[in-house]
Amino acid sequence: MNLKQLAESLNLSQTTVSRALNGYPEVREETRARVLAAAQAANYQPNSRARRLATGRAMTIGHVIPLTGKAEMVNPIFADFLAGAGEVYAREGYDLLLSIVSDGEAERAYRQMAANGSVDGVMVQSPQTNDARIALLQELGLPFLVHGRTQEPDGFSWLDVANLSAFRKATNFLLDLGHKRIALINGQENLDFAARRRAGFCEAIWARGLAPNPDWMRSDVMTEGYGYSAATEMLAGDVCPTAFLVSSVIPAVGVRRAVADRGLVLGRDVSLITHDDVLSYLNNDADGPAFTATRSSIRAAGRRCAEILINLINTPDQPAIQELWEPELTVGRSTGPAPVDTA
Amino acid sequence: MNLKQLAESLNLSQTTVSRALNGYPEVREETRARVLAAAQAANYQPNSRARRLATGRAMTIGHVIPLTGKAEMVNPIFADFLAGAGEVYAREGYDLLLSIVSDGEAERAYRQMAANGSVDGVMVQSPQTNDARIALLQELGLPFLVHGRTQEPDGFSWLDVANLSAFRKATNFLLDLGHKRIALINGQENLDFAARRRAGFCEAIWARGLAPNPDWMRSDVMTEGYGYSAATEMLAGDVCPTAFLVSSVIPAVGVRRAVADRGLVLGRDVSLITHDDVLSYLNNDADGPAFTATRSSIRAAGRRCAEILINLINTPDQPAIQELWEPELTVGRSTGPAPVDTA
DNA sequence: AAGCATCTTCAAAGCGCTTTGAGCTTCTTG
DNA sequence: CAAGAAGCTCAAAGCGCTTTGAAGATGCTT
Repeated sequence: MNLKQLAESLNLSQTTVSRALNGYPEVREETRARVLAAAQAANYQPNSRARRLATGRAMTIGHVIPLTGKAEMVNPIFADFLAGAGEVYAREGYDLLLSIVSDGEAERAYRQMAANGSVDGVMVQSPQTNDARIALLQELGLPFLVHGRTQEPDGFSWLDVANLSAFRKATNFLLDLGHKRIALINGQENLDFAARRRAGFCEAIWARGLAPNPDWMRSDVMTEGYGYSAATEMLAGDVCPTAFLVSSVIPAVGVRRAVADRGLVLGRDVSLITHDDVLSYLNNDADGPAFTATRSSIRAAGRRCAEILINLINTPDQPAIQELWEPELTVGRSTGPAPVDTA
Repeated sequence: MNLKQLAESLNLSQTTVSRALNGYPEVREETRARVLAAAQAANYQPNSRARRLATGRAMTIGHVIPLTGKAEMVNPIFADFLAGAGEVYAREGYDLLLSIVSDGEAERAYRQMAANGSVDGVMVQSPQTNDARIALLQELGLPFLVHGRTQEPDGFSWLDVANLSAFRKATNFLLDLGHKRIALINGQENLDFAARRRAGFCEAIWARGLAPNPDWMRSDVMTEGYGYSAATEMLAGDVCPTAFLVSSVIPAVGVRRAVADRGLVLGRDVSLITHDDVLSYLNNDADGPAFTATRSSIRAAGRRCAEILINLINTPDQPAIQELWEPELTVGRSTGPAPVDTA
């Protein structure tokens, strides 16, 4: 059933039927009701391909996910973000085009999207400190929103979590508990959030006249195994950390395993604070927050990012929208006073 | 730059340019070269909206992800599957339309996709024992491929892992090690794969003249916390399991935590076999396989599923394609002989 | 009753591509 | 050398929708 047939069956023109369906005012209410009823009965849905051609809008938002050998971005964190954004897209009538590309193909993917008009805008995730995608998208004139920031976060729209202050707060929390030997298990340093978190961590330590130990600062793809091996190595030293600050619940699980393997007890022998993205599949609340954590729901961020991006698409030429979310520090069972120094 | 302009700049008709670009034979090679060069120079990309309308093909494959409150399917397992499928889609020129819907809206989403022609086919994941989506998609006439099976897996195409035999094998492996008290930490029972795994587990136990203990058979959404609490409860009993068979690495991590919490050692006091989907983010191989596992890469499955679905789209009216993958049992450090019975 | 708004409705022109059917060349072949 | 085949190229007709510009009804005013 297409518009033409529907119009014929109603003895109306396509124009009128189209207008009735799309809520235009110049249609008598009685006619509109008749049209709506017939459309309903025939289960008529406008052909989206035709509609997109006619309107010039793709009603689609692109997410380009580069798959590098190591830092595969299709990870649980990413999935939760998608879920949040997808919710809003569905509500607003947008489709979500997921483009999974091998590393180095991302630029081509964006150029293609811009040239063939398959999307109205794109969402950029996990920006690097200095991310080439931003200049590219500006050049292409494709509306975009960055989840995260870059070192020079001016002139484009983004939504980010206050990584620096969150990690400064968390570090201070540990310092206040008497910890002096604190390790940082961070994400990859080329990613902006990791750089900011490290900055917050170092700032807090320096502010107490201490110095961070370079051996206890790691950065890598945030897997469980990474957390495990990093913590295992550190805990094997003569002098070892009494507290860990970890960038995600996933490596935090690994750190917890390493601690347990060594026969130590979390919250007593070793403290741990993690950043908690409130992942649906690795939740931290089974029975009261297990980990002390700086929390900020990545899913909520996905929802909000989608809203902003759609706004950007609908209203071009507006000033950049920038939103900074302050995570809260929730105290769980993974932190406690520093053990008496035996080193 | 559109086709018309490109054709004008070459003093050729749109027809010829279109044919040259799309590799039709009735174009002189010299002309084709000229067209290709000009298209390249102008960075011409055919407008995908127009092309889709003209060809009647969406060049898009839909994945509908229902978000139930509890069993959110946007999980790490799902993400890896997507990554595999996305790889193939990109290679074959297909877009991936991800539709995230709240529970109960899935049917509407499929109906809409079928009616508005936004996809050429859909991928169905995590089928239930008796999944309504299959009849629906057959009714809608939308090509689809199921990753997994149903109880009555005839008349439609699917790719599945041999869940029953894998879990029978794993159970036998434990029984051969002398374990008699084996727990099953399974996924939700309404999902077909969980039912089959349980069948394999029970079969193996009955075959030795034993009986599975209902208290030690759990099924739920496969989170880390679920694995942890299920194992914790079981290990708190007077008589408790000496071995666990777990349906995914995610709850297996939780079981491992519960075991450690109790001061027990995996592979010595308690054995554990998990099904390992070879998730990129929870890999089991950091330093030799940590868990003994039945393994089958979900990412490879995603790739293959995409290939089959595209084949189905390109060649309708062919008999159903069904593929069964046999997982391998890899022995890790999480299994060992049953401890001497003290109960 | 003519004149003028105000509603309604419509025919037709796109949107940018693919594809059909035909025409024009050039090459073979008897 | 005429006639048919083969090779190129083209104009035009869709694909199914939205939107423009115009026209037909209707109702109100004077």
